[in-house]
Amino acid sequence: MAVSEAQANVDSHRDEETAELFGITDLCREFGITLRALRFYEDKGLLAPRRINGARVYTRRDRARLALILRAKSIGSSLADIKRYLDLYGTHGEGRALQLHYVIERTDKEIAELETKRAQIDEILAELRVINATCKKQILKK
Amino acid sequence: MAVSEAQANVDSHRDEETAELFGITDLCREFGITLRALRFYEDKGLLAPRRINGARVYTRRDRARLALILRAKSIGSSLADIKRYLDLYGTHGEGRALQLHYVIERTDKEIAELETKRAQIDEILAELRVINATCKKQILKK
DNA sequence: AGTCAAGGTAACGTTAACGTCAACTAGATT
DNA sequence: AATCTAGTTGACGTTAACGTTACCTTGACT
Repeated sequence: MAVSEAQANVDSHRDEETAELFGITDLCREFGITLRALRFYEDKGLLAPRRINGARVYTRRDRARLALILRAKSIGSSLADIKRYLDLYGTHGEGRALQLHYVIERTDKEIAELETKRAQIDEILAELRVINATCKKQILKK
Repeated sequence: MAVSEAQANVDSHRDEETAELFGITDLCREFGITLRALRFYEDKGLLAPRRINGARVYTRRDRARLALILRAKSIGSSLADIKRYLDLYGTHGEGRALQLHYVIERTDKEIAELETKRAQIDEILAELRVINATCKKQILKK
């Protein structure tokens, strides 16, 4: 085996090991948020990345959680709400019977809330579209 | 004409005059917000009720605006965003040609943003429904 | 005339979600 | 060894959106 081949093997091995791990700056760049924000989410218990030498190391799952957090934020959920939602998410699967009922109850509520939110958006959308259409007609008239 | 009839006429007359007007406490009760909040919205230029003897008097239109404000708030819009949106709404109809194009541009953007927000909600809803369904199946298994 | 509820302004307090700054540290580089 | 680079933890500052308190005014009722 040539030296270059061996080196290639080592490289791909390292890739496989690290491909699923991210540094804090990686995630921040990817999602367009600041370091401070990510650490803040951790303080609030929304994320708990592993530490290596004190430094935060995020897995693919952490990354997915972050995506969830940002999505929820963008639709107006508070960090506190998001935490409750994520706690729910974590409980899922490892829960006992009592917890199952609790999870169902909570998800039912969250689903209901989100559905009304969706409805609100639809109403506002309808109004905006009317304004938009009326303006366009005004212009065509001339 | 009997006295009672005359009185009834006076009453109905007053009703017609005032039925469309609301005091600050009326609106606050109806929408479940505080006096402070309503005055705050006014400070921010979101509302501009008439004053009678210094006291705020809201018309049906003011009431509708308030409804819009609260709806927009519930889906995560900031008061600043809402103001821009309402300014848009006010311009509608009384605008010049240049303003028409501006309004169309703005509404297009707002519509696009709301549509992505809606999509976000749908995604989260889907995930929650999966969790919910899985839990219910778990319970049925036993 | 007295009181009382509803309304007003003014000013300070509070919570959420970060921004900013300072001071430190573990590795990599020169 | 010295410096540079990412990363760390506090601690304090900031903005938005009100809450709270204090203190005055006014119209309505007894």
